[in-house]
Amino acid sequence: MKASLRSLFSINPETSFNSYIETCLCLLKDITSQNLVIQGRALHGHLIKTGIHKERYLTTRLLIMYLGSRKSLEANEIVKDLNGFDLVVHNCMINANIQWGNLEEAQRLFDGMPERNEVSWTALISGFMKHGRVEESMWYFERNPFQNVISWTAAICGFVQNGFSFEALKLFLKLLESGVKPNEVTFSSICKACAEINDFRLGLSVFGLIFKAGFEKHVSVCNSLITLSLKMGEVDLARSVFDRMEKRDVVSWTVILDVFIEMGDLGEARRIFDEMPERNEVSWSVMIARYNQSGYPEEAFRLFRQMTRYSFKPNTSCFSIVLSALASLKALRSGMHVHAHVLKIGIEKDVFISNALIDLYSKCGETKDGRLVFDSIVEKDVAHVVSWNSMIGGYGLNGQMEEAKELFDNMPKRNDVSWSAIISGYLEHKQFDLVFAVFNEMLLSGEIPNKSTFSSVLCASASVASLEKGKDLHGKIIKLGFPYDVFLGTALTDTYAKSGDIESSRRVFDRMPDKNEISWTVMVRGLAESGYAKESINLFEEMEKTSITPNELTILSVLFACSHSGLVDKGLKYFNSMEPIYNIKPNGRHYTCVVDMLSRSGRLSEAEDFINSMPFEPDSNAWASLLSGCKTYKNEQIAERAVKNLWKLAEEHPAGYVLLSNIYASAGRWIDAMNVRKLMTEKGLRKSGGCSWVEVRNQVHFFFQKTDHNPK
DNA sequence: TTAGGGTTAG
Repeated sequence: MKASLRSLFSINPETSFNSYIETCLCLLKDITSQNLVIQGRALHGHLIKTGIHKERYLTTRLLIMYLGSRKSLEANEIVKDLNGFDLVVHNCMINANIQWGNLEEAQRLFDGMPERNEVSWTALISGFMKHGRVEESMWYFERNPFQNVISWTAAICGFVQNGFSFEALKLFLKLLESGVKPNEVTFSSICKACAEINDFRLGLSVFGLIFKAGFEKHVSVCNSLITLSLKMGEVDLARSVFDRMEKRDVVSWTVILDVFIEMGDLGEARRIFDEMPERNEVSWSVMIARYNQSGYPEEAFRLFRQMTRYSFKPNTSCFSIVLSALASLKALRSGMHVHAHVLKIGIEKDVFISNALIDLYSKCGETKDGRLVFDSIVEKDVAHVVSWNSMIGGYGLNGQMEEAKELFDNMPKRNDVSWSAIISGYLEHKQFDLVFAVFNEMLLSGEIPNKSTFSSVLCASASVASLEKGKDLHGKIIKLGFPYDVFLGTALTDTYAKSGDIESSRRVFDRMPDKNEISWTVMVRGLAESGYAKESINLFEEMEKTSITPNELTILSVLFACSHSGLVDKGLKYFNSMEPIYNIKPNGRHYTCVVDMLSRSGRLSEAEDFINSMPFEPDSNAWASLLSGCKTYKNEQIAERAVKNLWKLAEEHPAGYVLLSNIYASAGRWIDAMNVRKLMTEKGLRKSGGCSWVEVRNQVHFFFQKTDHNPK
């Protein structure tokens, strides 16, 4: 329950002094935590009027409030009221200095104290931990004469927060040996340590310990147990802990959201979010983040606006999530709006915010602005490896590979993502030789590739149809122990299929325990394009029995398979059921595939009618397929009409001339072909250069047809 | 003294 200044006036200090003080203390605590110093001043004034401002607890709280918002004048006044620097004031000053990051000043105050209590010692132990200075913290911990639960817990959770979970657990064992009883806070921290270490058995023994010590009903312990269960992959256990809780708080409701997210039920998570008895800015942030991570950045942004309408104050994390959502949406204007707001409240220097901004500008094609943000943090020396990676990725997205490479070469520290970013940049721009070169360099540097690196390099191998590379990568993936991942499995299936080893492709596919629609599509397409049309159609029918729905590429592959196996009616059936059954609107490629199917089987007038009935302008491939059919089945009349349309299209899209000349050439109409070529030369058009490659000693060498312009 | 969000590569 929140007290308010107004409610304070309804209490008569004389008749209920204790509850009056209690309300004031509550209020001051609230005011301090929300940094509402104006309200605090008003309350202070009111207390002076009633004459009880010198009440010891109130004075201390007022001091903490003024120190917390760095109002030194007011703080000094309070100190005067307290008759100088007694033990409590010393402790307050130490804590304030720790909060401001003045650890040396805190230490100086501590050293000058005539007497110290457990609060003074714990302040330094937790203070050094908070600022990552673990060794100094432990120095005080070991010398602390008041070894109570709180100082033990401060050290334990300090270790966890600094990523030393193993040390935290070791200290916890020492605590048990010392005879001091752990409390609910200790157990919460220990749960977190177990979750970080990812040790299932250890997690279970902590469960046992908590029950044995009788802490299984504490809200914070249960909250931690839910998170621990989730991290151990025990979704049902997480849920049963939540269900059995007698009392739940806003943290319990927030963590349960992730239980449903883990179960893949975003809708249920949202329902719970909507009906939660209490929400705070963290609950909002979680829901917004999950929408963003599940591929719904638009809903994430909508929820964010709703949050601000309800007067919740988004914090730094929340802003970074929203900036990331806006980056995905390429919403430059809204992004700049948020940027302006972030500047206004002064959190633009936060690494997470800066990185999200770099990403936002890069994704919107504004690498210059991204670079401005990047340079501003590099200057201040707070650039994290993620900042570098974001900027490299941004350059990669926008085709500025020289800039990307320069940054990559000058990075103070690289991680696997840095390598992945530069590799995927080269992949994006089809510089496959560089993909392999950088990947080799990565291996030589000792950096271990991750799933993302492998999927990029596999994609490059598939593009150059290199079976050797595919096999080599497959071996490395098995060695590293992630062979059955959906992404990697799919990439491997594709690589083998494109390199002509359809048996291996099928083997990988069959061994994948989890498949998504892309995995199925890749296999259906691989079979179809390798000449196994019937197998491809069979696999598609098998896919239909699962809960996975085909996408437009899956259907395209099936149509291709039908076309190449003469199963025209089956193909037409699939085409006609695209919209009603699969809810996919056919695109130009689907239509062309049907035209090809009809033309191949000699149903030429049907094919022509089909082209004419298309809801949009047919492209030259459609006419070319028809023409090709006309050649096979010797239908001059339809052929003439097809050629006429091809000429028309070629005039509109000069690339069509190339196709036209090829069609004439393949039909043996050499004079016509030559005429088209002549026309192309007159118009200054050139056929784009062909490209070939060969693999020698693990190096792919590319050969380009000699042309005047530089081929890519 | 605690438990619940965040940025990058795919």
